[in-house]
Amino acid sequence: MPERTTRERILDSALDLFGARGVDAVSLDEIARTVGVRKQTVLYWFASKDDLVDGVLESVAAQLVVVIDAAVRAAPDDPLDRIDAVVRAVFRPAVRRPALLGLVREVSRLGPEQAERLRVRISPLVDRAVGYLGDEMDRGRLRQGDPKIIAALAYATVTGIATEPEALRAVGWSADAVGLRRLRDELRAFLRAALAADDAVPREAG
Amino acid sequence: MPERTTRERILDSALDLFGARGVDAVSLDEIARTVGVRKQTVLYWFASKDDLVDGVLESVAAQLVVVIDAAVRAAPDDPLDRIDAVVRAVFRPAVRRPALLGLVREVSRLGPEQAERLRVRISPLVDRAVGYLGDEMDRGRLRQGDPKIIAALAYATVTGIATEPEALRAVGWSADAVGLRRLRDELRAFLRAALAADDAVPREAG
DNA sequence: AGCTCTGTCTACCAATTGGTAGAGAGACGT
DNA sequence: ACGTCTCTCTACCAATTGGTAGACAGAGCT
Repeated sequence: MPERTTRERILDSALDLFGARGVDAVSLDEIARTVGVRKQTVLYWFASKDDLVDGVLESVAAQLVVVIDAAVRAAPDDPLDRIDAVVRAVFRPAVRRPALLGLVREVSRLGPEQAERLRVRISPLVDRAVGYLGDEMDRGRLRQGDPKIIAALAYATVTGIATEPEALRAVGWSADAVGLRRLRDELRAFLRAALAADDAVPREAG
Repeated sequence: MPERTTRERILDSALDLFGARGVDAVSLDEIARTVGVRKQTVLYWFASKDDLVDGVLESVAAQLVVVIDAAVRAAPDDPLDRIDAVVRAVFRPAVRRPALLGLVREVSRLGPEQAERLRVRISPLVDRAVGYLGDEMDRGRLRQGDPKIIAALAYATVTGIATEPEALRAVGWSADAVGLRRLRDELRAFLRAALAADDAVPREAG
């Protein structure tokens, strides 16, 4: 492990704690404790709790942008395959670190100012996705619909399933390696079916 | 309008506040204030905050069971239509009162004991849904897959989109009457496509 | 009348919250 | 050796947290 700075370690712990239990439920003392430092050191690096939340949101946005950008760049031309690639890329870090998407969800209950700040950071990603969906719909390679809402629905599906372990436990799913692979495959099939063009029947008929 | 008891009013306010901002972020004082009573009156009806959370969860579960049960009972035979009916039934209260599903989501970050208690209350609903999906898959009227995971995915989609206004705002969606209808229609089309049998040619009959 | 039960209140309490003030230790250039 | 800058610390603080103890008013029963 290359020596991470105190600031980085604080952001890291705060991301996990905020994402898992919510911003209001986590105290600066607890964050400091998991970092191995005093609360005042946290307040040295981040002037207030709000400031820390801002920093964490910025860090999350940056991580998501990097991951998704790379996936999109390396993806094939077919829109369904491309969406597959993005989901695949997001799925791994999201499952290994549920707090990541959990924090994105948390934004809805933060103040509108902070929601706005995150929105600005990821809006290029969102705009590109919506534009892409619209283009492919026009080209007949995706099911027709409102690209904005469909983007939000796809997001809701992925984020929802990744951040609600209790929903999966409620149906008796287990989080072992086999379960994870099955979940990922079902999620991909679900999204493919939801987004595929009506007349483009995948395998047979036509 | 008929005089609701203090207990009911406390449950009501607590549901809205807990669902909107999270259990930890809402104090007993704040709940009492919105009810128009002192904190100690809240503690008279519910021995502790945990106790109140339990009560709210029980109330939420009961409301969901009633709504969904009625929708299922009145729904037609075709599985896609049936799922439509359930979504329709859940969508209205969920949008009018985001806290309802918001609280269900909140369960994931509560203790496992409380998650378990809610799980027990709604497990009949879940079991029935999973069994139904499995049967219809066997009958070839729904896309093949793991009924458990697909139930969870459909739940994640509906709950996710209903509880994350920020995601919709990020794509420029507006929550007026027109937007709501469009959202509901897109959600239904999305789920229909995601769940429809592969070879079932879309029969858009109105 | 008196007595009990129910529901709401005032008065506290210890613990925790986010945050301020400032001391002290080390590194570094002069 | 000196001052300065960076970083972490101890010592506090006012406000808020969930919760306890018990007073008080009304309704209903005897």
